[in-house]
Amino acid sequence: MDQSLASTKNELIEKLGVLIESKEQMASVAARILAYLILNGKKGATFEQLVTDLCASKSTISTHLTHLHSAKRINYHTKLGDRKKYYVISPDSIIQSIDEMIEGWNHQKRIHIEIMAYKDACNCNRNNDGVSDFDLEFHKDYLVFIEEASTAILKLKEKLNARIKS
Amino acid sequence: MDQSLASTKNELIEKLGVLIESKEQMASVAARILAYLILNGKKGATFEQLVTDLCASKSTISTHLTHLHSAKRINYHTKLGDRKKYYVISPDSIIQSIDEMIEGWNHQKRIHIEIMAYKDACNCNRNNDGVSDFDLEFHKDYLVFIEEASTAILKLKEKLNARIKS
DNA sequence: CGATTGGTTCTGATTTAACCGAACTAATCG
DNA sequence: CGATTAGTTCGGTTAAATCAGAACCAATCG
Repeated sequence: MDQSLASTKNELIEKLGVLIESKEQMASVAARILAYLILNGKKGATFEQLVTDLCASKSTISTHLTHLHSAKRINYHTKLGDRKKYYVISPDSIIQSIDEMIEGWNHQKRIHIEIMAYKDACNCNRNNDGVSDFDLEFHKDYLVFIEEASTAILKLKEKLNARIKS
Repeated sequence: MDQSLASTKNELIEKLGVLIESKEQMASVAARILAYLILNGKKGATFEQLVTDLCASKSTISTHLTHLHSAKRINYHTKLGDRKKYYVISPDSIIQSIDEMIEGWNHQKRIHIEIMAYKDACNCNRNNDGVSDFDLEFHKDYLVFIEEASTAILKLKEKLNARIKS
């Protein structure tokens, strides 16, 4: 039972690690660290634990920890009479990646609008030969989608903020 | 005027290229090819054009074109009495990347559900010491978000399918 | 003080992807 | 047939990222 929970945990670290690695374009070990911390909960994890459980060298773990910390993705706390640091994912790590999603979509939106303007100009220029070079409908639909997705994620952000305050 | 349209085009190829490169995890030149084709519209572009306009070697262009073609991201047509191929983005290139988004979200959904189950099990195990290790609320909210985003993108897909048929 | 713990920093080694050049092929033209 | 066009394939180079090992540092313990 505890045995099977532990192996579930390892599988999840792996799966979540791969996900984070690709979604956030992050080094493999860095992503594993985040996954580990996420699945380790409030108790946090020490440097040593990470080294042994993730089977990585001290230098690798150290480098990534400093990186993640300065990127405010993780925090640490200490315990009285204990030199070790206990790392946990920072409360706004989630907020941060949500903000990145939002900015990503805004960026896409701006580009789609620019492309539409460009295509429009081209179509006007060449309508002489009868056939226009571009369809614009897709962009309109895509903008609707971006709008809906953005709304959904903003809603999520609101919920999280509300919970943090309480 | 035509001058400024051309430079707008180059800027857009660059911006769109970078976007595609990062969103679809694609090699730089491959992404530029797609961007170029998208901004070149129905008339298509030839091998030579890509080589000179993207300032890449024939080998690079050749390799990426075969890749993109076998991945069904691009198509080509020919003109009578002309050995050149005219490449265009395939009509379902968009559908394909939409499908990838959908699958991506389904995947995330499955992982979040697994994590919730794991955290739940942990919380039950240790509630003895009073404090539970995990909050589960975030996952619930995130699942709602995934649901909404998925709905939005499915709607987009429906629209596109409807347009293709007509 | 000397030893241990907890961690950092620096210097490669390894890996991998992306790209290019050059030699090559295959079809068409004159 | 020889030359040109259109494109492919192969081998090698370069650049960047990631990780590990070893030496190092700084704080604490006995």
